[in-house]
Amino acid sequence: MKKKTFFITTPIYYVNDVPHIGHAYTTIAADVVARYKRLAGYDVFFLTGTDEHGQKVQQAAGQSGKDPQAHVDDLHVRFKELWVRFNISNNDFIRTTEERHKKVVHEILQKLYDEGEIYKKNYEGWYCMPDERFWTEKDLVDGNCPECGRKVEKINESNYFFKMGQHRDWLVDYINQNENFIQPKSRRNEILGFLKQPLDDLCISRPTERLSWGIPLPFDYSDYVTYVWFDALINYISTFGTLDKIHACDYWPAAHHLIGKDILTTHSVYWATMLKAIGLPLPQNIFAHGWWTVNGQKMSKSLRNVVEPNHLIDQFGVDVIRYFLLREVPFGLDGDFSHKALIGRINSDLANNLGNLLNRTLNMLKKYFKGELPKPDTKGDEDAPLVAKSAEVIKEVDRLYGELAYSKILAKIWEFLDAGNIYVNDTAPWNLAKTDDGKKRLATVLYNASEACRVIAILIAPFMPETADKMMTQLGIDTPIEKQGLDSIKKWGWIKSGTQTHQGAQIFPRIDDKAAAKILESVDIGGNVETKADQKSESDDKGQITIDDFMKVDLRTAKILEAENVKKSKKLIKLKVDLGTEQRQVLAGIAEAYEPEQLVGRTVILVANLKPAKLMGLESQGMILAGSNGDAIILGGFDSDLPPGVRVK
RNA sequence: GGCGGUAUAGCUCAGCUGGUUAGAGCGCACGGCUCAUAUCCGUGGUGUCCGGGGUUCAAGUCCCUGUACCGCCA
Repeated sequence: MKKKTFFITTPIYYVNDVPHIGHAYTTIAADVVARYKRLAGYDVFFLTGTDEHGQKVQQAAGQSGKDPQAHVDDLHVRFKELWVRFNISNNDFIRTTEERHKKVVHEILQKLYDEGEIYKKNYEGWYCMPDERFWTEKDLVDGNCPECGRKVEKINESNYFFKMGQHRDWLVDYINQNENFIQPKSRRNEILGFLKQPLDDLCISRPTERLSWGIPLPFDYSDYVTYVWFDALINYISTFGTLDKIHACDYWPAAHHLIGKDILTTHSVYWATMLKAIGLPLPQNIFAHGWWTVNGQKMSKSLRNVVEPNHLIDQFGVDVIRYFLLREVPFGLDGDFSHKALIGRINSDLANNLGNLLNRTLNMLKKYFKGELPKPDTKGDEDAPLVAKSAEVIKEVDRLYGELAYSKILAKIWEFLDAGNIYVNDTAPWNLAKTDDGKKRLATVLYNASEACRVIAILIAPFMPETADKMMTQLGIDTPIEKQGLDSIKKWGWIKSGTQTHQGAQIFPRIDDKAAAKILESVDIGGNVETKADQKSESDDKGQITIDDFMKVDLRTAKILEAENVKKSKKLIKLKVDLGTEQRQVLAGIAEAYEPEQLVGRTVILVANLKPAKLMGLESQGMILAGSNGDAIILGGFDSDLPPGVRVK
């Protein structure tokens, strides 16, 4: 009999991005389900990869004087290597610059063109180069890109369009009829809201003169390349080869596309209509998960709070991070990453509950049976509830996987863990060991405790594969976990008496207060926010602040690159400043005291970690320090020149 | 500006179609055990369930309204 198939994907990540905790989150989430389904006997296909075309790649390559292909060949490895470190079990890693992908994109474009689903028309609009997006006149804010605030160019050109608009009605019906197509529900509602307006056709080409780093259109080869999204989305099927092969393969439609909430529209509207036009079924589920903040703040380079996955692995270990990300926050909601919360999880969930149950069990086996797993003997009242709890948890966990409710799955597994600890507590093996009758009962108790540990190891294996293996080793089980399979825990008593167990190192040592304090000290500004906030300063009531309070404010030198008055505003000047590592747009209320021309070239002090705010429709990413005396406003500065990006204290 | 969401213990949240003394985890306090990583087990408190009005025999749960925050669209 043919196995049931299961296809799950992550987005293909933009190759220019530096991999961060968000990328890791999606990928680990997909990996956990993939591993679970394999354990459950499915034929799983798990796909991830990199998106390698587009303007930004072309530019970045140009800046480093490299050929774009060489550039992406170098960069994509950062993702590939990180996934190896995270024990990601993907079956394929697709790159949009690979021939096999381009071939399918061509096949699809040609098919749609031949069928009249793609047409050419003249188009006039405002184009934001960096964002690679067109805007209409009314979209613009102060004549600039509404998304990034940068200049747009008026462009009049011919382009190819995919007839997306005609698909609106059935798509709305489809979403209404398939409750689980888009999850979570709140996101589904947003898409339905979005689809209440007319749906435009989708511009799927870019003239080669403006952008050459893309897949040429098969029917207009020299003049146009394919719009990056149209190219990228096809990765989900190009992994299987030609259209014929895709139709014939058992994996499509995908069970889940896991994505970040920022790319929901492209998946649920662009991709869905593309598939319809191609004649392929839609994925069963598109799940948009939330974002991670760090200590309550958005991750950003300037805050120096970008959580670097490699560093976290070095510091805490792969499984700890895998566990934390999926346990801490319900999938679909935004979450907050902090070292404090992480340490809390390590100590309470992993060290105290999980590690300790295994350790106390093995230790007693060693002490009372020389490490050899005894044959169960006398039964007792405590046994049945433990076995029943195991069955309940296994069943519930399976149901929750269907909802991708990772944090609930882990909470459920931990219920069984608690049951294990309670079982040991109630049976009190250390007392049983004192009498001959007790020893008979003791055999049963330790047998059951060991089987409980094995059940737990299997259940956590998708989340913490290395830990599960370590547990098996300590339990003296050679059979690989995949071979034991999910079925092996559906009936109690798989583990064999006579097995020689090996108590080894603690799988999760506690991080004691001293070590925790050290870790929290070592994290940057972001980290300090949390630790110091907890220590109420004694001088609060005098209106004074501590040095730590002050250090929360990230003051930086910034060099003004451009300055111009904001239309319709008497006070505001729009500045473009250089922070050394990046450029920011900042609005300053100094127009009454300074002319824009006076400002360019000056070095000023910027509050770099101020939450961005919109003023007169423009985003201000920071605040310039200045003093005022009546009408006079004087900018703060320095005696002599400092380079941009220097911390001011 | 339009649409939608959220506001519940110190913290993070659960409370389905309205129905006995409002729950979980973490933290905190106390007690028990001692196999174990000062771990585990048990007990416990506090909640104007955002404010105001209404429907109902009965509302955290439904309706209206106000406030705050968030999301999507414009």
